[in-house]
Amino acid sequence: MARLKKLPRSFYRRPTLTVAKDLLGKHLVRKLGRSTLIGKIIEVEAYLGEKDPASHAYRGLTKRNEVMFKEGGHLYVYFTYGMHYCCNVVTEKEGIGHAVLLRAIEPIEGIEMMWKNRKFTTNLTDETDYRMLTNGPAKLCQAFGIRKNENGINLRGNLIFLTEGENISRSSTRATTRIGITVGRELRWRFYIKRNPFVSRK
DNA sequence: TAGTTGATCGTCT
DNA sequence: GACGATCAACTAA
Repeated sequence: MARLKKLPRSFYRRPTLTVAKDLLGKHLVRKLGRSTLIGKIIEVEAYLGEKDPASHAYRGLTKRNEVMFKEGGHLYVYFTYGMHYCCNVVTEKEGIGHAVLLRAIEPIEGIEMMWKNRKFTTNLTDETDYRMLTNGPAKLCQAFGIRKNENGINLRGNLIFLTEGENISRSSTRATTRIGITVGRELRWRFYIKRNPFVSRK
């Protein structure tokens, strides 16, 4: 049952790039009404606050990014493009605006509910490309029912938390440049599990 | 397979 | 007033 153990506070209070790599393979657990949704983290991106021109926290504390400056182990949810939410795991100690964006997840439990949350109207068949469920940051937020309400949630609580999941060796992961940003393009702060079909892009 | 675009609104300039 | 840590639908080839 060790795999079900919640990650300790100390896990999040380490250097952000280390936490980002270690997040791969961990399980994201979301309690939603009577359902429990679980997914394995496949792909992440690190955003290093003041050191990182692409980070929301690059220019310091604002009302929007205040959760990023909390103590490691909180959830930072932001709204973008007028219609999408993305969620981040806050790292480091209080006062440091670092976070790790969750970009892709492999569904493990509660898959029916995830399809419902994604508002899929068409019938699911054997032909359905099941990867579209959670292979992007806004998709996984929608599937897990994470929205503005969940911004600032403590990951040591019982609503949303992370568990040990699977051990992923460093040799089976890969570091590349981040997706969808214009500044800080050259930094290789995106990490994913090699050969996993849920990786959002090549 | 690659490239383009519309949707839609909170946040910061 | 402009734009974005996105997605899905569409077009062209």
